[in-house]
Parts: sequence; structure tokens; C-alpha cells
Amino acid sequence: MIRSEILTSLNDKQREVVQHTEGPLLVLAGAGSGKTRSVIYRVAWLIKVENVAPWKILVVTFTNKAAKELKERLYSLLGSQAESVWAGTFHSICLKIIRYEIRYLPDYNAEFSVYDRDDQISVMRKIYKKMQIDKASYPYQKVLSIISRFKSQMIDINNFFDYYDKSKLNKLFYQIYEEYEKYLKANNAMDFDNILYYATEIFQNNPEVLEKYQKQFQYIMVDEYQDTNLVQIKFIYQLARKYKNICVVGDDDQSIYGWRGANIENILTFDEDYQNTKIVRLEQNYRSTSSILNLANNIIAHNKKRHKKQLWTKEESNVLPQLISHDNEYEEARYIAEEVMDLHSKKAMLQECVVLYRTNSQSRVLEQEFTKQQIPYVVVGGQNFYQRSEIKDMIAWLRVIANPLDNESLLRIINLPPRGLGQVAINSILNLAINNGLSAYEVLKDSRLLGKFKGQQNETLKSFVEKIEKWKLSLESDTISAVLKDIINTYDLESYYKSIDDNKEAVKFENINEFVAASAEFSDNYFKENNTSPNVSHFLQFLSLQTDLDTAEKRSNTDAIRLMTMHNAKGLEFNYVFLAGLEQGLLPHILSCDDEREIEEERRLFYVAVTRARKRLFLNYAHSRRNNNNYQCTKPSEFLDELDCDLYEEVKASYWQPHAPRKQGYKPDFGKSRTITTENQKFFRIGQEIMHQEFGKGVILSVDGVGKDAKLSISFYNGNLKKISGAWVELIDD
DNA sequence: CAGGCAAGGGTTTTT
DNA sequence: CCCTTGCCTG
Repeated sequence: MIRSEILTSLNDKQREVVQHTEGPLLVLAGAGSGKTRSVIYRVAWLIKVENVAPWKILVVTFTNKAAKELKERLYSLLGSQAESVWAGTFHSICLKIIRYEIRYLPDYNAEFSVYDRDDQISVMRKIYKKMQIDKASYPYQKVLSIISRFKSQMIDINNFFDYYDKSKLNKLFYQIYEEYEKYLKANNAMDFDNILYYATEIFQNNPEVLEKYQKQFQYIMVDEYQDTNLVQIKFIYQLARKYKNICVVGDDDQSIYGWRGANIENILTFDEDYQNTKIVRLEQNYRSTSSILNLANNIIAHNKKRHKKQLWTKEESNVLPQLISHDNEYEEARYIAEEVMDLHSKKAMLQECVVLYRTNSQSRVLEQEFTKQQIPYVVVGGQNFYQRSEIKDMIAWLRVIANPLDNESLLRIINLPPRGLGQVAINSILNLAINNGLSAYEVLKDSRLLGKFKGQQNETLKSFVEKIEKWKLSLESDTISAVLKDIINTYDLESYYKSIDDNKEAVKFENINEFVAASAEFSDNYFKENNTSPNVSHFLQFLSLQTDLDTAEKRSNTDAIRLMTMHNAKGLEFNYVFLAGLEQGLLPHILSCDDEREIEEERRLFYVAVTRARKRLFLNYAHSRRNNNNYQCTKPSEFLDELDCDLYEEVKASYWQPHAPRKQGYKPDFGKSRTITTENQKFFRIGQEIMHQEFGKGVILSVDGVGKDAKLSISFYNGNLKKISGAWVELIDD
């Protein structure tokens, strides 16, 4: 690998990126402009031409998968030298640093747990209960995302009231926030935002630590810079400010993580933070055909807040993107499946096709249809394997063994499978913990406190502690997977998970087995890389940042179509791209519709989705869609109205019959209305007049579900608006 | 105390 | 649909 080899595989602009190694560099790289390629060759250039030691190079990527891919491609260029390049996500790098420098965080020890969204909510539930807060008026998700925003803006909780007035609402929020942080510390646990926050804080408060890392990372690159938030920028700034050899790559048009605290301004003001920044623009697109690119340029031109740029390509094409309308989401799924089979019959590989959608819940209908037509598919992202409840149970066992302060995990497993410990027993353990300043597990370990529990419960708790202690000991010599198997056998989790798996196959238990296998695989890999066996904390730390995207590769060796959200498609490319559900309320999403800034972000999301396509693009929308089992009429996305109609070809896949899904739904009877009672009526339709024994006459507003558990929303003439459960609604199959 | 049944509520994106 | 909560029974 020599100088000329690197340079000949790049265009002029990309060469500038590679050769400008000293001083700050901002690369504004449009979609498909060879961004990843430039980053990889830049690393190769540093190592091979500039003779920089690989371990002095830090590359921050957006996903673990991207980091892995980068290392693999570097390996094929450079061989074993590539292995010592530091590549990872912000979270994985910060986590590594925190664990190594844990002595600078007096409230934590190295066995800390990392809490995900579900854990956070369960913490919130306890706090709300204690503070007697109504969850309806302060939804967990909202409160948590505000807290997250705070941390990602690096606002110290003690300075809270410098930013907000002391209104009643703010005071309450402050108290929740304070309780939450206290709770995490008491549990020796962090959330995702804490990881970034604490790493940056360690640098800020301890110059000698910072200097060590500054000296190590003399060359720094950050990919997807438009999606960084303030704490990430500060983290990088601390590291880079000594040598200022920093190269950031990004595209303001592809900023789609504003809701996570990312600020589009960051990439636009980079040259204010770093003086004498060289700016390179990559505008030649190597990915898409001209007709796809024209449409993409047309979409993004409607955003006001952006840097004007025009992507161009040499790849001429006269096959226009198609815009296809459907009756409902089942028809949409069927059409996509048929179109995919058609492409497949014309020799397209299935793995070159992707369906992109706005929300994860849209995947189900598509999955059903693909299963029915026997088309292999892979859902990327969605419910992460490691977030499934049975897997989280197994992780909780390991966490309790590693981190006895972790109450959340203890409560998860203390009565699993059920063995006579209910709410009453658990509350009294928690009270003992609070009154004695101990964690719940420490209460159980204290024989004096344990004495408060009599008979069977005492036995159960005693044996629980003995077992945990035994496993803690055996983990010093046995493998993690052996201990996991012992846990499963001891509590006969096989029969337990099989019994709660509703009559289908034993999915839960299969997942458990897969998890045991994953632990063995982790140990093997760890041993290969480090020549020693991992301890349980290493495994837990690995798990905490593992996303489904990272593991998807394993399953994707088979030729299968991909299904994923538009967010997950970032950075990927496919020959054939199907966008599903381009409707008002879905894209732009209903929750983003009142704010012009958020609409612009939704439009960028549309742009990102469209620019994934290399050869063909199919835009789909439906005239009606089921939402929480409620049928609703839908309108095409406002983004479709904006499009120049010369840039696409319109197709009507079916004719609209509102609220009359063909295969699965309610009798399409719009003619007459009858008076009925909910007792014996089997077919209901929207707008129908009914008679209810208790509430009198009313009109059906929506029909929710089929079978004996269906629910009707009814507006009664006496003024009541009611949801009646337990109506019988017939399923019609014609 | 566990398990079953009924009722009610929710709309997003992810490390 | 999917999940949580509350009430009732054994």
C-alpha cells in the first residue's frame, strides 16, 4: 500500500481530505459522495505515508457496526496494523475511559450497571410512587427526554435554576431530576447520557488525565458530525485542542437526531471553534442515478435552514421513481412484496432490496405479508435482542452478582420464577434497605435483618443469597456461560419460560439459549484479543452498548430483504428502496407537525431515506391505515405535494374504499343504519347508530379490534363519550 | 400470595 | 394491538 495507490483511487476533493493531515478540517460530504471511503483512506495515509502510529488515531463513528466495518476495511488495506486504531462510538469510547478512570468518580465503582430506557422507566415508576406524582400529567418518556436533553447540553443539575425560573412546574421537575440522579448513584448505575457526561467531566476537572489522552489521540476523526450534541462536542474539543489535528465529516442535510440533542448548528459553526479550518466539499454522488438524485435535491430544497449545495452524478437514467397509492396498509404490503418478487425474478438479489418506514410498528404488516408470500426478510433494529424481557432477566442475574447495589436488577429476579414473594415482602425489604442505608441485596445478606422474614419466605431469601454468593465465587474460575447454565438449571427456568410462552413455540427459552451461546462467543473473542478470560463486568459492559444493528449482520448472510426504520438506514445503501407509509401524520410524524424546525427534520429524514437508493425508488402511501387497531383515513404526506411532478411517475395500485379493508375487517355496509344493542349485534361500522342498555342511544365513532374483546367508541346522545369493551365484532374474510 | 379476568390507555425516531 | 393496573378468587 503506497502513496500512489491511495491517491489514484480518489477524486480531487477526496485527495484533499486525505492529504490535509495537520490542523482542523471540515468535510461537508453530501449523500453518497464517498465519505466513508475518504475516512478510511485518510487513516491509511496517516499510517503508511505520514508514519503515524495506529494507536494514536481515534475515529469516532455513529454505530458499533460502522466502527467494525471501518476496521475490517482498514485491515484489508493495511493488515494487522489496523487493529490498534481506536475506532468506536462516543458511548463505547467514553465507557472505556470511565471504567479505566473510575477513581475520579467517587460515587461509583467499576462494576457499575448501565441502565437502558426500560430500566430508566422502572426507576421513574418508583420515584413517582414515592413522590406521589401522577404519571398521566408527567409522562415518563417526556420527563426522561427532558432530563436527557439537560445532560446532553452539559448543564450541571446544581445550576438548574440559572436556566429556569422557580415556577411550581420547574421545581417539581427539578425534584424528580434530583431524585433520579440520587437513585442511579445509590444503585451504582448510569444511563446512556451519564456515560458521555462523566467522561467529559473527568477531562474538565482533571487536567493530568486529559493530558494523557490528548497525547495519545494526536489524530482525531469524527463521522456524522451533524448528529453530535453539545456534550459530545465538548468531549472531542477537550481531546483535540492540544494538537488540533481534527477532521470532522458530515452533512447538515442529513441531520436527523435533533430530538436527541444534536444541533445542526454544530457542523455549521465548526470553524468558529477551531481557527484556520480548511473546508472541503464533496458534491459528486457515486451512489444514485440522476433521476433519484433530482428527486432528492427537489425534496431538500424546501428546507430553509441549510447550506445550499447541489449533488451531481455522472450516472444518467430515465427510469423515474414511482409514487404508488394504496387502499390501506395491507394492500401496500402486498404490492411491495409482489414488486420485490418481480425484481427478484429479474435477477435482483433480495438483500439489495429494503423497505424503510418511519415507525417500528409499521413492520408488522409487512412481516405478515412477507411470511405469507414466503419471502425471506430480516428486520434490522426494532426490538433489540438484548432488550427482550427474558434476556433482561438473565442480564439482571449477572448484574446482581457483579453489582450488589443494583436494586432494579435484584427486584427483577428476586421472585423469578414466582416463589412466594409478593408485593408485601418486597416492600418490607425495600423499607429495611432505606432505614438501614443499605441496598436491597445487602439487607438480604445481613442475617439479623433477614431474621424479620419468617418461615418459607426466610428460607427462600436465604437460599437466594447463598446461590448468588456461590455464583459470584464460581465466576472466578468458571466461564460465564457455565454459570448461566447453572442458574437456568437451579431455578428450572426452562419450564418457567416455556409455561409463560403462549402456546406457540418456546421462543423465550430459545432466546435464553441463544444468550448463553452469545456469552460463550463473547468469552472466546475476548480471549483471542486479550489472551485472558473476561470477567462478568466485561461482558455486561459489552452488552450495555450492543444494539440490534450490530448483530444484524450475522443473520443477513442469507439472501433476504431488509426492513428497517429510516433512522436505521442512515449510512447504508441499496439498489432498490421502498418507502412505506408516506402519509401525513407518519412522515412528517404527527408529533412533529406543529413546529417548523421539526418539520424540516422530518423532511431531512425523507431526504436521507430517498438517497439510500442506487437504482430504483418506490414511494408508497395508503388512503387508510390502522392505528392501535383503529381505522383512520389518511392523507398523502405534505412532502409529496411539494414534489415537482415531472420527477416521478404516478401509479394507482388500487381504488380507495374508505374503512373497507378487503381481507380483515368489518362489513363494508354504508347504506342504512339500524338500532341495535351491543348484546347481540355482530357487525359494526363507523357512523352507525346503536342502542345500549345502560347509556341509551349513540353513534359509533370507531371500532377497535375483532372477536369478543373488541371495543367500540361511542358518542351517546345524552352527552357521554364512551368506550364499550367486550362487544362482539365479526371477522369477515371475502 | 399468585393467577386470571376486565378495563383502560397510548400514538416516534436511538446510543 | 400491546401493555399496565386493579379487583377477585382460591
